[in-house]
Amino acid sequence: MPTNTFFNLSEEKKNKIIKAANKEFARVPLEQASIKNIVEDAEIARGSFYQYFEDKQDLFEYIMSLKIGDMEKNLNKIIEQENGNIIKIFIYLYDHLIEVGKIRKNSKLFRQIFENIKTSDNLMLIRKKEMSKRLEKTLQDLYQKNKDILNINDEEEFKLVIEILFAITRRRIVASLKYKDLKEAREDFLKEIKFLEKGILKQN
Amino acid sequence: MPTNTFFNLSEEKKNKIIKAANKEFARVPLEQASIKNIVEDAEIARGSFYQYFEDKQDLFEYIMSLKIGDMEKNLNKIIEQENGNIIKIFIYLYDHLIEVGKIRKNSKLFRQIFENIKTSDNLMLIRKKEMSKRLEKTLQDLYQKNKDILNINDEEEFKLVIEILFAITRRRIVASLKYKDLKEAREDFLKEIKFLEKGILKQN
DNA sequence: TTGACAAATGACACTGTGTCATATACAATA
DNA sequence: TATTGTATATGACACAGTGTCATTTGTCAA
Repeated sequence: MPTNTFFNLSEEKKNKIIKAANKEFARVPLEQASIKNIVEDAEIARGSFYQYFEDKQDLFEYIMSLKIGDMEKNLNKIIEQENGNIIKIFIYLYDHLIEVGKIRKNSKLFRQIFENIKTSDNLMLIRKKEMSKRLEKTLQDLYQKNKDILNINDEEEFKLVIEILFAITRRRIVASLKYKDLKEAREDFLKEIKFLEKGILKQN
Repeated sequence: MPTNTFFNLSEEKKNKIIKAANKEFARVPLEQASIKNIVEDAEIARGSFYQYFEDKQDLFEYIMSLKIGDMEKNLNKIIEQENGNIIKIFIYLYDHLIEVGKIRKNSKLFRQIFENIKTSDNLMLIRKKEMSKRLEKTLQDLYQKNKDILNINDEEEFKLVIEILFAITRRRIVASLKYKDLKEAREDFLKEIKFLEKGILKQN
């Protein structure tokens, strides 16, 4: 977490730092991002950086928390729009992020992050401790709305389903960046979702 | 690729370098691995390292190619053992890797690699260009053996199924490292596989 | 005006990378 | 054996980046 010193800064100065950080984290994966570039771009002294943040990781996590804040706001809108149907939600998410990835200013940051999520990062997304109360509530609501259409026995199994959906969607979003034809990319994504919906085994 | 200079080295010297590299890559993720540690451990001069390899990445890819060579050998054994049934193969793989992860000398290397596979690394596994002829052949054989039990129309769809299976298995292997109870970890893995087999939607 | 506390600064020590001029080893040839 | 050419080995060096710290600057209340 950034220090109080950072939070006490003028909005203008804070924004300048955030903007510089966004730019640098969009340029290269976290490990290659350089504090030097950030402080030069934000026009602060190197020492000041360490007054505000513990290190690069600390700043990165702060930037992420801002993005996640943005996303949570959107999420509720999307849930409502799709009547809580978890599969439709993930398809919407795919379409939305591909769109965002193409159009919005921060598309490169989004791309860096998605491409560089590691297997071990990806795990604990739905583990209790780190989840906000609000998100937990959202999850319970979603469970209620989906338990009758899904082949699941309890909320734990629902979490597993979401994790699979998330893994597939994330992979496919990154994959789509390599496809020449976005339509083809989307069709492959939908095929994978179909497999998960209907099962890969032939019914006898 | 390593230079000829490297390949011309005595087996003893090569092995010393490979061993040192294994040790360092097992210690930390690639980005943090230090050439300094490797050359000190292998007792070669820093300059020599750059005589043999272009950089850290080059050495890493070489080490990986050795491991993958080992794995390919095993793979055919496993395929035979499970009569080519793709789902059983992945379950065997899970069990096998968890075992290996626990017992074998190189378990830490294995763990580092699995935990740090990035979304973008994970993609092109089944893309044609990079695949050896032998692996391509294996894939075709597998398709023949599975097309009647799976809900798929062509080899392309079969690849998608394998990619999903691989994504789930890999995630679950890494996840299992965080579980206290390995049995519980395995059950969650099997549940996810069941979802994929039977589909997550209730049948009407 | 002064003192005390918060914030800013950049020089510095440290760690690590990749390069290069030079030294050494080795083998082929006269 | 001496000579010459080629492959290999070496570590000092230039460069780049991190995190620290003693010092300076700014601010505000008494």
